[in-house]
Amino acid sequence: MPEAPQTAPLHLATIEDAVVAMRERGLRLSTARRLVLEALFAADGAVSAQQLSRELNLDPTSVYRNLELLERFGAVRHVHLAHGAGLYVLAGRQEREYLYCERCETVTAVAVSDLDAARKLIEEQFGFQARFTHFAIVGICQLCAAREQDTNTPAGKHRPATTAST
Amino acid sequence: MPEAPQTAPLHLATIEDAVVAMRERGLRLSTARRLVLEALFAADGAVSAQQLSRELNLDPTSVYRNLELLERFGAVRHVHLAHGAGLYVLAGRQEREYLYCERCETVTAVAVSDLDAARKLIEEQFGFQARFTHFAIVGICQLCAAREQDTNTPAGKHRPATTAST
DNA sequence: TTGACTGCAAATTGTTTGCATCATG
DNA sequence: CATGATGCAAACAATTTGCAGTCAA
Repeated sequence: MPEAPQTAPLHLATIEDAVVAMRERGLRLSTARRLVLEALFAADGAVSAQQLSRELNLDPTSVYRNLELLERFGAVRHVHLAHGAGLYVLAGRQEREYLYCERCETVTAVAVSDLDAARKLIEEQFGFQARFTHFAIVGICQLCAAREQDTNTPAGKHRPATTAST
Repeated sequence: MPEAPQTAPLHLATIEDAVVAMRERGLRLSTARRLVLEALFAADGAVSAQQLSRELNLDPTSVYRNLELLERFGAVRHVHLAHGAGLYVLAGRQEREYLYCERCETVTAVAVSDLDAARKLIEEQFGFQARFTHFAIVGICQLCAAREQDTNTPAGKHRPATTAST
């Protein structure tokens, strides 16, 4: 994943849109490409290239190449929640940013606009426009924080719940 | 780098401190270990295991093992600025968080306390305690933002300046 | 029919593990 | 002189590249 310097998001609502977008650039909507896109449309949350490769029975190479191409013109983005593989999501409408709890590994997806206040603050302080779409915000969730208050609640994870719901 | 669920930082000010810290845990301060620590003390900024391995002429394995051990009891942390290798820094006094510009790749290290306002806001909104020490905050720096305002300033990087100065 | 796209093999980068040997406390 | 720490080789995961064959516009 070569650093993808943020392209304007291109919202593909349907496969049709994709066909058009492809044609416009002299590209094809091959079977593999279509499968990847359909899987992304269907996915509830962000998925790794390997997952797609397995589920769709495609060579990882092909999946990576398609994701990269789609990402290049802004139809797809990828996030890193923690260590391990990058996860891919469709871009466009309803972009998400992620809060990752380093204790229980829970991922909370929040609307980009929900972080605008924090973003604005950072911009005022540093003149820096933060984007939390590439790296998740790592930290400690409410439940784990509470758990750590209690001196009497020992180690062990509270049920590591939700995974990023797009 | 197994996800390192944030240990309380242990501030080692000198090699002496390290000797003590090691002894306390029945560990040794071997030559390799001492070299890694000295390099971290000397480093102006965050460094990768590979860099250390090369500069100190140590096997990468040994460097990784030492960094991991030091990280395990909070004397060292690692950050991911973008893609690529993790970068290691001494923990303790003067912890930093990083702003990474995805346009010009400039890294700005800021005091952890400088992000407390943003952190507080996020905590109020989501009950989530953010820590920007593991993943950098990715976004667009002031200069690049300005450049992109100008429709007349075309592609090309303004000088990709500073690297994380601890 | 032609060039975009595929799968396969192989390379790359960052990191970890196993193991016999070495050296520090 | 015991065992923690080393280097080396090899495995590992995630990803990329090269290449010859394949298929969609």
